[in-house]
Parts: sequence; structure tokens; C-alpha cells
Amino acid sequence: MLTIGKLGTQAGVKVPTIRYYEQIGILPEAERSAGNQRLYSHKALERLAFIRHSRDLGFTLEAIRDLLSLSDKPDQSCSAADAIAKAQLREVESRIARLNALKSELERMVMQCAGGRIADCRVIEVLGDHSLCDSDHRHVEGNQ
Amino acid sequence: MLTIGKLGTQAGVKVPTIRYYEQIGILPEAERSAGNQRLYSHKALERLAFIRHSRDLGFTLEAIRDLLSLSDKPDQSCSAADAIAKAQLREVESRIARLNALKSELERMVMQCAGGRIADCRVIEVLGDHSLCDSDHRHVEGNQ
DNA sequence: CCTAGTGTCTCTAGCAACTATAGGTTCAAG
DNA sequence: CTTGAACCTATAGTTGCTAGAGACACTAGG
Repeated sequence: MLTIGKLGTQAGVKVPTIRYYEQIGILPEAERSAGNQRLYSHKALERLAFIRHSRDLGFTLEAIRDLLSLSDKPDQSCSAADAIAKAQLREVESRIARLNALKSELERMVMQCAGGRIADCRVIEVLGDHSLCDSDHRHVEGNQ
Repeated sequence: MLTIGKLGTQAGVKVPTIRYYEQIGILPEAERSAGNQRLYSHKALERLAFIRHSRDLGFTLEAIRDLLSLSDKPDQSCSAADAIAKAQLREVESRIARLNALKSELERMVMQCAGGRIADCRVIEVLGDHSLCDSDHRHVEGNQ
């Protein structure tokens, strides 16, 4: 049995985050010691590692909730898990595409900065006037 | 003079967001009509477009606050604005790198899903066991 | 056995950057 | 003059945590 601190260290998750996960119901309520401290089994460590790893991959806690409920019914088809992963993949690809557009625009901005006065600064100017973006690198509506 | 609704439409920003920007002091308090409704000049539209555009580029509101205060003193050197843009560029590049790593891992996960039972599902398995990540595409600590 | 120091407990509030809701007022069109 | 859209304020909710306060539990040394 692990204390919350050891569990956190082993899974690479901070202690308050573990308590937060329990609070929102993504981790089950832990057993308690005589002195009311949380105690965790190896199974809990696996579950937390799963969550941590999924968060690293950019899955939302909602998606992780779905994946966990799937993994609790091991005899069903894996297509739902596949769909969640594919949606996540599409999301990541779209983020990459948008970030690449931003990157080239930022590069243009920085390259055009001649170190002059603010009044002539392309960085400020480009940010103020969308029409200065060239059409190839026009950025998209919506964020992140 | 524009109402808040027209301003929002022209700048591509939602009405509550404009009021929020005013509240946090990134937009100055607007003039008011006889009936207490906000009225905006063309200058306000430019400022809001600047903010919108910068947000699209991933700048935080804090960074935008700095850029705006720079553009209010047009005789200074542009090096501060340049530094902010360069920092933002580095940030974007690092996000792209991390997302590319995630992408290849997600692709591997999805490709290995044979449509079988959950018990055999690679998606679930890979998420549960970090050691299954191959070393080339190991993902990084920290998120987004 | 006591004590010091760390770890843990609960609860609450805060972060970014909005979004949504409620309940009321003002304005423009017909 | 009435209707309905757009506006007003104020408050609370969102996501995924993080930080703080004040109290209790556990462990190692003397």
C-alpha cells in the first residue's frame, strides 16, 4: 500500500492533483489508514499512470473518463476507444497545422524588425493590421 | 460610433469578451450613449483588432498588455516588441515539436487497433503502459 | 517516551480567458 | 405604440489544476 505522496512520485503526478482526480470522480475513493490517510494499491497506480499518460497525449479528462469506462468492460469492441484516439489525432493534427501558420507569420514579423523605433516596428504593425498577412499564411478563425 | 455588437462583428470578437477586456483593463472604458450603452470609435476597433489578432497568434493577454503599452510610446526602440515576438516564436516552435511527438504516438496507437476486443486494444494498453512508447517518440514531461 | 519535522488532512480561493445565465433597460422597425 | 432584438449589470460556471491556511498523523532521533 502506498501513501499519496509515494503514489504521486511513482506516477509523476502531484499530490493535490491526485486528490483533485478523486474529487471529480476519475479516481475512485481511496482506502484510508487508521489515521484517515489515503492508501493506494498497485491497481490505483496503474490507473493513475494511465491518466497521466493520456493527459500527456493531450486527452481531456472527459475523454479519459470515457477511455477508463471502456477499459472497465474488456469484452466490448475496441472501436469506441479507437474513435476517441482518432478524434484526438485529428485534433492534434489541426493544432499543428495552425501552429505552423502562426510560426511563419511570427518569423516574418521578427525578420522584418529592423531594430528601429516603435513607430516603424513591423511587429506592432502586423499585429494591428490583419490585411498585412499574406494569403498563403493567413491564420485561422478560432484559437489554440 | 459603433455599438458593442457592431464592434464585435467587425473585429470578430464576441460581445461578452469585449466587456471582459474592458473589465480587465485591456480596453479603455468606452464612452456611453444617453441610455448608458457603450459607444466605440474607429480607434477602439483598431485596438480590439490588434488584440484579436495577437490572441490568434497565441499571445497571452499579459503579453498583449505589454505590446499595447509599447505601441503607446512610439518613440522607443522596437527591441522590446521584438523580444516578445521572439519569445512567442520559441514557444510556438516548442509546442509544435511536442505535438509532433504526440501525433506519431497517436498514429501508432490507432494503426495497431485491429478492431478486436477492448482486452486486446492497443490504444488502452499503450495509454496504460508508458514503457510501450518507443524511445524515438517518447513524449515529454509537461503538457499542451 | 517525547519531540521535531515532514507528510497528510479538509476546505477554500485563485489562475487564464473566457462563456453562460438571470433579470432588467434601451433602441430601431413596423 | 408595440414588439423584439440588442443592450445593461452582476454573478457563477468552465477546465485542469495550484496554492494557501490551519489542523492532524506518522517517523526518526535523543
